[in-house]
Amino acid sequence: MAQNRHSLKDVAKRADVSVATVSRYLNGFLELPDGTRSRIDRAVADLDYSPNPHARRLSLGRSDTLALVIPDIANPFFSRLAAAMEACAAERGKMVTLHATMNRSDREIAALENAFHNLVDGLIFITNHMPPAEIAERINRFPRAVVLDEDVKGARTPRVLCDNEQGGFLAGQLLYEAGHRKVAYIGGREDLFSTAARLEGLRRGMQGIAPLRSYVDDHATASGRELAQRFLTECDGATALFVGSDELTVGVLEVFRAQGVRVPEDISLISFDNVRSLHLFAPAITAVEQPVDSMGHRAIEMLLDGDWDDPAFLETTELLPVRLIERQSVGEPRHAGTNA
Amino acid sequence: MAQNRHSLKDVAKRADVSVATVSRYLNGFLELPDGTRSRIDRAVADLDYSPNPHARRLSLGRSDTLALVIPDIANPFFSRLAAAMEACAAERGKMVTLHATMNRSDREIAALENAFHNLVDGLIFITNHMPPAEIAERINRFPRAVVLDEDVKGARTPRVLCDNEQGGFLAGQLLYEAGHRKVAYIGGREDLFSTAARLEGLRRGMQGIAPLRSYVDDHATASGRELAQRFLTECDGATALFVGSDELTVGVLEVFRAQGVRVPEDISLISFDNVRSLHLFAPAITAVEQPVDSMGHRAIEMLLDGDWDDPAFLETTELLPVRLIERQSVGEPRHAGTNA
DNA sequence: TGCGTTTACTAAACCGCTTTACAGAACGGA
DNA sequence: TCCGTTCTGTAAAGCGGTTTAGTAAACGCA
Repeated sequence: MAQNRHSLKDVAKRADVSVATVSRYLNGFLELPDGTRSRIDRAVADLDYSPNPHARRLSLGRSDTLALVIPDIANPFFSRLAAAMEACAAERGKMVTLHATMNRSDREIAALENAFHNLVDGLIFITNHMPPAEIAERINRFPRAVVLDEDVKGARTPRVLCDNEQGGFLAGQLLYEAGHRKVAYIGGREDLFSTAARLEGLRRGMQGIAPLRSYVDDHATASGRELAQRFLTECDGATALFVGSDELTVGVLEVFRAQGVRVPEDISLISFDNVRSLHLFAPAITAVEQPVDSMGHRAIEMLLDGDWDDPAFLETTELLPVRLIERQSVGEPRHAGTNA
Repeated sequence: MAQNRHSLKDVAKRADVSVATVSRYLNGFLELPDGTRSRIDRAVADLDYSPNPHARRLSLGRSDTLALVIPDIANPFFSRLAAAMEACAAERGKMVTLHATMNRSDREIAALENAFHNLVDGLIFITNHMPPAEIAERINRFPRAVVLDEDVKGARTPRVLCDNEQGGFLAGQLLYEAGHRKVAYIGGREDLFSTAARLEGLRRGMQGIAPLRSYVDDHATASGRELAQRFLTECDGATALFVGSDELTVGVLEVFRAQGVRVPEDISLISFDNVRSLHLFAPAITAVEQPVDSMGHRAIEMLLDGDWDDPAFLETTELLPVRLIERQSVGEPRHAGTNA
């Protein structure tokens, strides 16, 4: 029983002025004497008028909408990121549309196409894999875009990332101090900037000792299972594991549990993200925490408040600090004596 | 370097026909001889034309957009629901906008207001508390709306819910068979339909034995902590706990762990939702699983394919089946002998 | 009184697409 | 040859706002 909406013309007629007057007054571009003003106010109230957003957007050439292109909203890391961004955008009167890509290039392209044709005011792009060059080109067509969480080669946009190198460093340092000398990495593919940075940090934290081996794929739980399987069969020398995301950690722990591998007695483990309830896991999992909320907020703030006329702004990379959350999944290496 | 968009007029001029012809041809309402058709096709390709969505929506009076009003996207239950809905909507060419309310009535009203004024094609409304009558009225103003997960009193819309009664029943049955006779409930407020149904089911499963006591508040982790605290001080007779959501369970487990209460040795526990990685918790938590994905899908399908001219459709309630996932958090009651 | 300046508005173009109503040309049949 | 049909389009009126350019009336002031 809705849709008996009234238009500006109705308001104008009722207030006995022109539509131009009403429009300009309502948008604050016109001061009016009390009489006229109250007539308009009353007409608006009587008719329960609210401007038609389609007409408004057509006329104004903007949409008050931001597009979020994101791998998977069901993944807690991304869902928290999305929550932070939605909250920040809503505060500023912007709507947010969701486009899940499952990290597939074809869906990323479709989502970018869709968002672009919809004339959104801005784009937040998140990917988890190394996308083909076409994607960077499409991102660059947007008047405003911010790349979040993972760098995208060729995208001429500001970036908001966490300090992956520092995260790797903190993990490496903790493991080294606990006596570990042979560690392995399970994480996203090596061509990702985040993976490279984490591995570099890990090595720095380990006093220059490179990880024994890296097992990489995407950040899915299923990949975690698979990589853990390979780790267990191939890499028996390692005493500790640095895992690139909570999603992977879940898969790893499932396999460890199934195979009777104990954490930390047999293998020490550090996760990355700290977005799942790792504190309740058995054992509670030590993790590098990403500043998810501030990453989301900063991305939106840059999108809306950035100085988009300044070419240097497009080169900005904002690196947000990570934190190490120590729990019970790191212990001494199993054969401490034989490892050093 | 974008925004040099071309309009229908440009295409028409280039193909040497009128805009009407182009529009009707592109929308499939006009058959054209090969010559004209190929001229238009070529012009469209040359100019990389795509219709301005604002103009299209203004003219057509629809938005190809669905609004999701949802308590909190960061909560895994809702984020998985949102993911399912986005996927389903994207398949059908609909965009989805996100409106987080944090279960606050004022924000729910604001979100509904916003969505309504934005002329969305449909609304999915999810709440976690008993909203004031005004909210049902606002929902009813939408030409198409579906209420999801929790019934809303007074809303004349189809509903998609999980079978809460059955969930309660399965939990009660399991506890009863394990020997429990005194159980307590921690969950959402008692005025919620879901809570009422779960308690009823619980009682049926317990062969008619009513829960010793219910501790209710909202479904936040913090509430879980608080209610667990109260449970521990007040309710020493109970040997088992049925918890209304994974969020609450997390809070409860935090308190139990801090206080040295063991699960299931001291207290057996069953959660509801099974959206967190409960299988990795210590102990692995038995839970009633909600059919999150199908709930999301069905909600979107009903919104898009429902027979909205049929008044009976508005009375539809779709009840989706739940499943009990048995793990390690249910054992025999502590003083089995003294309890029966 | 006359002139410049506010004040208080308005007419009309425009944003870009859809759609109704209509028209000229070609064609077929009587 | 004339008339009724297709066939192939077009002109123009929306959709509902915003905005530029401009104007009539009132006001201030010399």
